[in-house]
Amino acid sequence: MVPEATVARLPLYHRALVAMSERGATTVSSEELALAAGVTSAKLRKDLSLLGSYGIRGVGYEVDYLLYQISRELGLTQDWPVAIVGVGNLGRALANYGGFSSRGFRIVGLLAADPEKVGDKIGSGAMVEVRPLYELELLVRDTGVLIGVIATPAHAAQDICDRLVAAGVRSIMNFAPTVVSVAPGVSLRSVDLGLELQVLAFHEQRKIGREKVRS
Amino acid sequence: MVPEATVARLPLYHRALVAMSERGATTVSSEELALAAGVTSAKLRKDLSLLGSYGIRGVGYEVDYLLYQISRELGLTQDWPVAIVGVGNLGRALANYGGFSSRGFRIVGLLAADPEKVGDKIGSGAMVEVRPLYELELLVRDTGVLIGVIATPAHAAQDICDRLVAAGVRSIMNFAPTVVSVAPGVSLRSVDLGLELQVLAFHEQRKIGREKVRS
DNA sequence: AGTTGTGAAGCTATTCACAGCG
DNA sequence: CGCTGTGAATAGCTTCACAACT
Repeated sequence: MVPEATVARLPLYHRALVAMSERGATTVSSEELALAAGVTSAKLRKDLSLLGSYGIRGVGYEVDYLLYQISRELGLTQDWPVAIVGVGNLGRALANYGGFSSRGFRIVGLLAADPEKVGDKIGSGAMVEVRPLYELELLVRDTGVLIGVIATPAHAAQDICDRLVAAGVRSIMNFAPTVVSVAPGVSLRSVDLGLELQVLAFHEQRKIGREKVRS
Repeated sequence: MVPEATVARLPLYHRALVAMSERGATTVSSEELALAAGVTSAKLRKDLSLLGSYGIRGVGYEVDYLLYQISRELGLTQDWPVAIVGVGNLGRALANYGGFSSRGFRIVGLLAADPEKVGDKIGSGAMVEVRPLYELELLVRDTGVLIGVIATPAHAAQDICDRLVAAGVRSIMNFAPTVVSVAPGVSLRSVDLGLELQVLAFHEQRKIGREKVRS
């Protein structure tokens, strides 16, 4: 069983390895990869050792081989049909994010409550047409959506989440700035862009405080 | 010294308390607030006890008083001039995010490399005009930007970060899907929307694996 | 009576430092 | 010789459970 803290870092290693592979690198040491991923080399080696023994002592790791192993571990070698609910700027940002399709995430549906937005075509590469929100259940059933992304205003998030779960989706990514709750057995991850900024403000405030003391 | 894990949760409590205050609640127990914030009550009480003794035994916490204390701790009672670099969908999503101004974050500048976007007016409430990227240093100096937000494509992120730091910004929020590095003394937080989805895919894959075994 | 605040215990994650191996 | 893989040590975080207090 891979610990949660390690799982959260695997995408960092994956991203760094993709960049290295594209640059044509064949092998990489734990020191180099750790630097590129923004972690310490001891942590990286410990993490990788939990997946298996994929390195060569005295040499390092073979870039493409390690990349494949991490991709497989993360499940990026398979196809993930994704539906995005909410087509505001955030929903559009997600739909246009190039990093999805290359990692097996396939946007099979965009849903908007606002009739004005229905019919718009959005995407990088394969364009997807925005459909009305009431087709949510239909879409999930027809396309076998495995991951539902909530990019709606906060007040709509719980209702959308409930509808996604009722329709059979068991993995929910929430970008709405509110707590949503799900039944046991459903995975949920939340990111609130505003909360992250507040953590930063906390640290900046500390710095300012220290400077005032010093002067 | 407040531990990092606690700092990361304070914005959750803040968000829950704002909602409660708006709803007119006057007091709240650790149990209720924990539920609203999505944490356990023991964790909540431990976190709050690290800030000070703001509760009343046998009663709970006074909503507005606790909200003020957390706001002060996070630095949300002061004014934070923010510059957003990059006016794609993500930059726009951030500029339109209503949760900023109410928490002391004031967007004083939007910068775009693309001349087509310069002059656009964006925002919720006070509109901000998009300025050309070469005015970055000027903007930071004139408006005293304390937090720089990077919402550019990955390849531009490090350069923008370096320019922000050189101009005097010491807190950077990075939304570009790449590692950026900063000098010691500069705070950096990164959020990669794509990485979060990968963690979700990992867990969903585990579920699918278990089901196959069972059948 | 009821809820906070908090030591102590238990658990998880990180770092160290070096044996083991190519 | 150099770098990985990993036990052991350390640090940090969470949970427990109850004394302290209103």
